[in-house]
Amino acid sequence: MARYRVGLETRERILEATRTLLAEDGIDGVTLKRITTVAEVGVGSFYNLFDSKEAAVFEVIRQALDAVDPHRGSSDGDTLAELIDAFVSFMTGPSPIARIYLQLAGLGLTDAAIAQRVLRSHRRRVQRFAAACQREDPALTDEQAREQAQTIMAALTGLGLTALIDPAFDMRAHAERLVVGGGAGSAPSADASVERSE
Amino acid sequence: MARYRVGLETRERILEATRTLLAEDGIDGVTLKRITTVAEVGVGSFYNLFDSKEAAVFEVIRQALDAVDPHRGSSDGDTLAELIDAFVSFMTGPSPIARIYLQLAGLGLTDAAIAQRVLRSHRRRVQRFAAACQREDPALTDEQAREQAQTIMAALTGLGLTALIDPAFDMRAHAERLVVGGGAGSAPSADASVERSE
DNA sequence: CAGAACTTTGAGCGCTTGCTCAAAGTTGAG
DNA sequence: CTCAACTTTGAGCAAGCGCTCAAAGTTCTG
Repeated sequence: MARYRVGLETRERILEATRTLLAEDGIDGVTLKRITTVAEVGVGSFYNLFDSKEAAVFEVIRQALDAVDPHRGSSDGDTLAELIDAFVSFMTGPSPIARIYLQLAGLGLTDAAIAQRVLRSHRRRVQRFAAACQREDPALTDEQAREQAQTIMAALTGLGLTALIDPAFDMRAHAERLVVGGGAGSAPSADASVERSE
Repeated sequence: MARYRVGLETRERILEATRTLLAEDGIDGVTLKRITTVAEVGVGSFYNLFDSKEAAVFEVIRQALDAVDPHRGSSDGDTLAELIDAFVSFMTGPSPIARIYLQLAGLGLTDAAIAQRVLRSHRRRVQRFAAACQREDPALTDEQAREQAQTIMAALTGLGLTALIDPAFDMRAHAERLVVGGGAGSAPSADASVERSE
């Protein structure tokens, strides 16, 4: 839609503005007026570059979902610890994308289309985590690894949500505790819940 | 505001309609028009009973937050397992309230007022979990118990979110795995992540 | 049964929303 | 330099929003 240099730049300014507003004020806070004001662009220009407001928002969201799973395919040899560390960094880092991602998950609770997008991204990540689990313990069946990964991912998502709502929450510390005991060891021995060191 | 019997009944119908719409379509889906249509009430009647649309929504939300922590004060002797079981039941049960609660948490990411309400409720629950942790292991310091409870709560929230988005997700099974290994044993022994049975 | 207190009603107000469109301006290949 | 292709612009539209208000109806006390 944009073919001249200026057009591409304007497009970027609009996406940047949309991204900022999405992270700051949530999806409800994103209005055409605000986008065009922040991007310093006329309403008409916006519609020259995007089919609708939704199109711009979805473009930002698509980028956000991709960002959760950055180098897919390339570095497949990550350890579980590295994957978790990367996820924690993503959640607690300065980028506004994590906020968008989590809010999106919340909206997925009542919007099937959004749920589908979020789930696709989520499952892709679960698969990478499962692979890492199996790399650390080759004895695990595919199913076991997948379930383990699911638990870790879900829990990490919850930790991220808590961390972004409560600034005092130290996500990294909690994530470490989570995995040392729970994620890796799916031991069905009930004793584990009684015996504890320290 | 409502003092006659009919008025109180109307008020209940409105809250019920608001609750349903909130759970089905999320906060964005709740419009005055829809509330009054579903409740079979004129717009004017609504404003005779509530100061604003927001007031009705907040009333439902307040009830939702209370529902997460049902019998506070009364039965303080719950075991950790019981508390977790209750939370899982709340999340996976038929009530629409869990959906509202989680969506609210998502919206708390960009709305300070909502965040405050959610956090207050969350912390109250963490406190009960911490007490249960300490009951099971009196050796734990207050701080240790609180951190352990925080991890469990955050993880459970994440599991609940995943379960509500993905119907195929078995929250109870994952919650059990989570706690057997991770929640109770904050063992810093790295070995735990290597040793696993089955 | 009188009548004050409470409830119900929906047309319509003011405002915001996403979006259109015709006219004017800018870009860059030939 | 030419000129078609692309970009910019904001007034204004239709639709939807939360909400008001005066008139009519209902409830329940004394």
